[in-house]
Amino acid sequence: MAKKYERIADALRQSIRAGQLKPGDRLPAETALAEQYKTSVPTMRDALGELLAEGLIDKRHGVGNFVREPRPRVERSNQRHQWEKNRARLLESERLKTGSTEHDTGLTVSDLAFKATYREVKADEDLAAVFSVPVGTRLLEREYRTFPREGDAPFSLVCSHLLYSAVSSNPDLLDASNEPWPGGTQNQLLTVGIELDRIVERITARPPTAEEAEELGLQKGVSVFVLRKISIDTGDRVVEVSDVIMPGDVTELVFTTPLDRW
Amino acid sequence: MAKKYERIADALRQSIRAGQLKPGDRLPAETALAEQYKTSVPTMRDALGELLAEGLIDKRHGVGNFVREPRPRVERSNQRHQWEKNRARLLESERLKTGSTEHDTGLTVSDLAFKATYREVKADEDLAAVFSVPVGTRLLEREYRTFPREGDAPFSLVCSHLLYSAVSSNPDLLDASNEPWPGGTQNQLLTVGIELDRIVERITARPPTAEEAEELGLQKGVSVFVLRKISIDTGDRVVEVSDVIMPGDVTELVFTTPLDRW
DNA sequence: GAGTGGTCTAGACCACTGT
DNA sequence: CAGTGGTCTAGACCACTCC
Repeated sequence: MAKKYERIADALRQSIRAGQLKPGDRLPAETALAEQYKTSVPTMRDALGELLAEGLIDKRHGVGNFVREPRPRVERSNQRHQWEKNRARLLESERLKTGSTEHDTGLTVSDLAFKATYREVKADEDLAAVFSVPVGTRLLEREYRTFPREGDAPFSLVCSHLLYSAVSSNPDLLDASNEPWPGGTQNQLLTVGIELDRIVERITARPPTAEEAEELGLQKGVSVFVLRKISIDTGDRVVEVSDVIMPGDVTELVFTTPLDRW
Repeated sequence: MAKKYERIADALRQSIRAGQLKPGDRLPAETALAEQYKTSVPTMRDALGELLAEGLIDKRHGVGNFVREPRPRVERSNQRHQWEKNRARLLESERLKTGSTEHDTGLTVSDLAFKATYREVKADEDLAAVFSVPVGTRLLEREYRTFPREGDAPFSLVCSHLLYSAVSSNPDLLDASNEPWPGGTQNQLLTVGIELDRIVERITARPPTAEEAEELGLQKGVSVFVLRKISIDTGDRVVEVSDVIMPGDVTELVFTTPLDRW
C-alpha cells in the first residue's frame, strides 16, 4: 500500500493541476488540512514537503501555504559566451545597452538591480589546481548578485576568480565601483590583452547550504545547480574560474554542440 | 540560535570529514544516537536526513545507517557527441570495442550490463511540439538502462524517441534484440542516410518521482538531473529526442564551448 | 492578540534484514 | 527472533505575520 503522505500529496497535486486550487490561492491551515485528510499534522507536513520540493507551493511562516505562481524559467544558454565575445569589441555606447542577464531572461536593464563586491584573496588548493598555480597565488575575487527587482531574491550567486597578475595592469579592473562593466568580463579581459579561446562548464546538483537557501529564498527540499565556468585564453591558460549557484526549480541550462560535417 | 537538527548534522559531518567515522562504518542505531545527542528520534532523523540528501550516508532499512563510500562521479561531457559521430563511420570491428557509457565512466565493456526495450508510440503534445509534427505521429520509443554490474542500480534512465517514418526503412532499427548496436544511435541513423548537424541539450533539476528514486536507488532528498537531448540533422530536422534521468549526487555534466577567434 | 507555520518531544506500531 | 529503520500519531511550545 502506498504511504499515506504520498497519497495526500497526490491528491493535492491533482487539485492544483485540475485547477481547483489556482496559483496564488492560500491552502487551508495545516491543522485544518490534517483534519480534512484524517491524519496528524506531522504527516500532513510530510505531504506538503513533497509539493514544496517540487516547487508547487510556497510556505510562508506565520502566513500560510500558497499555490505557487508558475515562475518563468530562467534559461541560460551556452550561446551567451559567443554573444559576449562578439559584444566585447563593440563601441561603449552599444555595450551599455544590455548585459548577459538580460540576454538570459529577456528583461530590460531597468528591471534589474545589480550588486558587485571585489576582494583580493589567495588561491586555496581547489582553485590553485584549476588555475595550475601554486597555493597562495594572488587572485581577484568578485561576487555578483543580479535581482529581478529590488527586494526580490537574486537569480543566482556568482563568485568569480581572476589571476591578479593577469588583470592588475589595468587598475580600473580592481575597482568594484566600475560595475556593471559595459561589455562584461570578456571586455574587461580585452583591456589587458586577453582573448578567450573556449569555455568549459562543469555542472553538479546538490542541496543548498543554509546560507544559499536563505539568500536565494529557496524552499526546503529544492536543490541547486552548481556550475563552474572555466575560461581559457588563446594561450591555453585558465584566466577565470567562476562558480555559479542557481535554483534548480526555475533554471534551465541549454547547451548547443555543433558537430563536424562528414 | 541554530536549529537542533542542524547542529547535530554539523557534528556528524565533522566526524565524517575528520575521519572518526570512516566510509563503510555503521553508525549507532537511531535510538542510540538520539540518546547520545540528547534528543528525540524524529529530530535525530531530521539531522540524518540532511546527510542523506548530501549523499554522505546511506540508510538501509532494517540494517542501519552507513557512511557512504565516496562514489566516483560519472562524468558526461558534450565531447561524447563528436566522438560518437566520428565512431559511427568506423568499421564494425572497431565500433564493437566500446560504447558511450564506457567513454563516460572509463569502465570496460565487460563490467557493464545493458538492457534495451523498444516500443511504438504516438507523439503526445510535448514531443509533437519538439519534433514539429502533428500530435499522434508514429514514433519509435526506446528505453535504455546501463548497469555498472548486474544487480546494481543503473547510471541513468534513458528514453529515446525517433520519428518512425525516418527509421522504418531499415527494419533492423526496429528490433531491440540488435542492441547494443555497435556504433550507437549515430551509426543507426547513418544506415538510413541521416547525418547530425548539432545537438541541443536542455537541463533541469527536480526531485525524482517515486519510480525514478526506486529504479536509481536514490536516497530521500537527492535530486535528479533531467537532460533532454535533441538531435538535429543536416536538413535542420529534429530526428531524435532523448530524455535522460541521472542521479544528481554522483553525476557531473561537462560542456565545452569553443569561441570564434577575433 | 489571534492565527499561522516551525521545531521538538515521546512513543506506538509496522516492515525489513540477518541470524 | 531480535534489532533496525519507516511511518504515523498527539500534542507542547516557539517564531513569525498581520490586524
